[in-house]
Amino acid sequence: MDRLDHLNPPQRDAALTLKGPVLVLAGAGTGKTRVITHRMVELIRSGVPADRILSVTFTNKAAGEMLERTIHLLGKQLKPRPFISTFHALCVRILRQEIHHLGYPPAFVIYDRGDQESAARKAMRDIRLGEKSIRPGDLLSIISRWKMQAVQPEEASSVAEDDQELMAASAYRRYQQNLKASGAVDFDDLLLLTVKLFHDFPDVLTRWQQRFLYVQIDEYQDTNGIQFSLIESLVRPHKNLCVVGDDDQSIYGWRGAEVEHILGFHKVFPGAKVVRLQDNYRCTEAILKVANRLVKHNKNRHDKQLIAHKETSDPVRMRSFPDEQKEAEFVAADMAYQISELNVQPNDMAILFRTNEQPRIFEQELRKRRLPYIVVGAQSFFDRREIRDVMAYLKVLSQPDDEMSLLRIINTPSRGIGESSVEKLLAQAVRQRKKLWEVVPDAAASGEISAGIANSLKDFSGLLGRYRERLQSDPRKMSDIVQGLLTEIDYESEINKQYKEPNQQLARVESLNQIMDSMKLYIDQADKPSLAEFLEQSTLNDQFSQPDKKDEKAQKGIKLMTLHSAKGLEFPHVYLVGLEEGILPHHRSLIENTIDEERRLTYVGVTRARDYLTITHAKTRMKWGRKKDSLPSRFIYEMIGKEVPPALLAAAAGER
DNA sequence: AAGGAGGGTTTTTTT
DNA sequence: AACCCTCCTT
Repeated sequence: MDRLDHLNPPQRDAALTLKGPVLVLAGAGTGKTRVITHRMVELIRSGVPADRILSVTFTNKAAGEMLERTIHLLGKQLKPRPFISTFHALCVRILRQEIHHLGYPPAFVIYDRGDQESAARKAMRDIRLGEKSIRPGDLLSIISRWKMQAVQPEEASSVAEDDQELMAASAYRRYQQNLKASGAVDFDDLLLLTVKLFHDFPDVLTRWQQRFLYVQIDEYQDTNGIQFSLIESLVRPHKNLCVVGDDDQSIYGWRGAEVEHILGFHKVFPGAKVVRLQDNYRCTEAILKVANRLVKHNKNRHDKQLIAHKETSDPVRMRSFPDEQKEAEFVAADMAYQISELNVQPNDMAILFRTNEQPRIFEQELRKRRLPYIVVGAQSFFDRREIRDVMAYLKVLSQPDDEMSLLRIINTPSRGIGESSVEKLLAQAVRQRKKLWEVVPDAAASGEISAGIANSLKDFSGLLGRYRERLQSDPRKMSDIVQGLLTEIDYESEINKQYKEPNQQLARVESLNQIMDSMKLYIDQADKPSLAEFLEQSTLNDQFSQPDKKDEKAQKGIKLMTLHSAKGLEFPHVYLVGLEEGILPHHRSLIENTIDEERRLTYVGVTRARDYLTITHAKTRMKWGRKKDSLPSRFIYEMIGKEVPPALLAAAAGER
């Protein structure tokens, strides 16, 4: 039992309760993840084959770290390994093996956010109700909400509550058909289809129930309905389930996370053992005090008494600035000081913010001072046009049926296949219920498209076929082959045409190199590399944003991230910036009445700090090119224990 | 078919 | 300010 020595008694208790349902309700910084890790170690030591153990984490990064730590604690390499992954990666694993039951090809591609948007656009074509139509973004969030509630496309129109949802329902049906025809699934499908699979094919479910005899879930407070039902069905026979979470850190309500899952755990799993952890080993007393004072303002919560175990050091700093420029200058200057005078590692510092438009100005200031930084949060990278293009090429190579991606690249770089020709082919294909490629000969013969265009199409299809073949026969050379393809189509000229400035051109080519690097990295670490798996990892992992190079230099930098992506992390120095009404709490939360979740989000931010916390706000801020007044966040008042001025609340309410 | 100008719109948060 | 869409010119 020696290895359990550095767990406190409640942690040990939870980690040692191997049978039956266990709920670990714990505050921030109390070692929740550690409980799961030790529990796995105990299971393995007691003779449970490691591959019969499943642990679900919130990010792939967390999964990797947990696996590493488990191996470290066991002090030996593991022959079978425990299955540690996110819900999504778990579902991919199951679906690769089982999805044929649902009529999808095992080589399905996964659509990311951008792909989903194109798919939504396509699905909505000529769906309207009178004058009204839906924006793709709105459609996607409605579809996503339905999927989270396990609403199948056929049922959608019966649950639709207004005109917009009625339109969305028919778009949903079409959207889903399109995806299926393209051999594609979106993020939500990964969960939805797995649940459907388990529901419709009991023998498949039985097989997976037998595969995982012990299940752990981290960050349980952010589990949504469909994830819950997935886990519930997996553990139904044995109920060996240990979940760990903190209702005060529930920040994904907008994605269907329901605090009820954690608060009502004992109802679904009667006799569940409940363990509370309240010894905080992360934060200083000053930081914890601020956090506690803040979160006390939430009504619906388990009242927890978090006990600090660190000596008090510096008080929490609160700073106010005339505008966001000054705010960023201060943070950068302070960080430079910490690094040069106090010998703080850049790695140990983080800037946390609410929205993705905020980091830009901090990046500028950090760059001016030549401080190393890393912006965590993949979005922007995958949004770049050149990345989307290359990924579309890869997807089409991997899954020839993926017409969404095909349409993106069919004329990129331009090969004379214009919009109207594509339109004609598409219309023809829909009419005959065929693939786009299949109608080309007919369309050429009937003169619907010109001979020249038919020729271009033939060349293009030949090109894809050639590279597809090469990739299949020699996947280890994948990066060379893809590089060859990019050279052959002369994508670089496309970039140079697209962007006039040499700097831009260089940067764009550089991001292509990043893809190639990451592909090489993937090939090196994969047992049996395949393009499909590479695509899967890059959509699921966001590994481009943090190149996974084991050598430090890539990782050594100040971290810039949203509060949402900071979840589960900790830093000695935290700068929580932009604490202003309208940002944090975000003005959307005033409309949607989700202030409590904004407060929890702030709580998460505060409790990321181990030793030093700086909270800043600006009094004015540019918005849509115009300067606007900005009031200090109500949360600042709550944290320092002052009453929020009624005038501030009134102003914020009027603002929306 | 392709490129550019002008005008309208936009902003939460992410696996 | 940044992005997307539409329309206009070549």
